[in-house]
Amino acid sequence: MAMKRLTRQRKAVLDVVQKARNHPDAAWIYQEVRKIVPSISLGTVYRTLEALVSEGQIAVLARAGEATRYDANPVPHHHLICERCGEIVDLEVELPDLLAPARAAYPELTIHEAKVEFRGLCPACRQTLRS
Amino acid sequence: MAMKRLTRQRKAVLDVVQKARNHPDAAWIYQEVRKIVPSISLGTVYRTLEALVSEGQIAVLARAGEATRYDANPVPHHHLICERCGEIVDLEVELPDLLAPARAAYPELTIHEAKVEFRGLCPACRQTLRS
DNA sequence: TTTCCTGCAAACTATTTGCAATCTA
DNA sequence: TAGATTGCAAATAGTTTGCAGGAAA
Repeated sequence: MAMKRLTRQRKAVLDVVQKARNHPDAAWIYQEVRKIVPSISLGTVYRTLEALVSEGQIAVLARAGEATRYDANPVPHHHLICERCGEIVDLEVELPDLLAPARAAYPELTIHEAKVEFRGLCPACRQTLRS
Repeated sequence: MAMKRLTRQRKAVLDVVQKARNHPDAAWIYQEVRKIVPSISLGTVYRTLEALVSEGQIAVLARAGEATRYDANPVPHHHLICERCGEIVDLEVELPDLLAPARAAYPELTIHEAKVEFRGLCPACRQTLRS
């Protein structure tokens, strides 16, 4: 898929994803984009998302048994997944270097990047469980 | 799902997953288990895997656009995902502590564990690209 | 105009579920 | 025997795709 033309559909999908704060899935994006381009189809949403991903403009997130989610921030960063509600929280924290120790332990691998997935509770769920 | 009885099916599924070296998906497990219990259905494989996961005997791995994979090792550990062939390699390396810095930066979160997902090339693909 | 893109609907893949029959404890 | 578990088949959910018409360059 080339997807080089800047159509209304494409503009709207990118816009919705970039403004979303919640790592949305295709169904949510579709619903939102229809407020801008009511005639858009779900197929076009999928095609556009795929194009944006392969261009490196957005990133994908996978969770077993759930729909694929999209992340407006294509720069590698860390996440916390809430064990209670499934929400994905971005973590902007600076962490110790992981590449050096991993490369030292596994010289037979080529390692390009490291992303950390934390498990725990988001602020809302933590509050709920505490009360 | 209770799944308290030790049936032939259940024994075979657990056995296959534990002996697998390759983080297999349900279809692969189904195919292997049929060599032991030919009459087993794919539905039973899914039900059994779900039970094993919720009992903490095995773990799940998700990749966008791919079938869910199962990991015989339920103890949190790190993975490298090969960018070329998609293979998932276990990394047994000891890494610097990630929980402390993350907790310090995000006191509003409860953080239970951290798993690292490395991206790069598995030994085989590295070799291929090099030649 | 030319080629890419879109909407629609059908097709697919992975996974789940209802139910009657069958086993385990 | 009682109740959990199975096989089967149908049902879902998410995603992809072929095609003819429509729109961007």
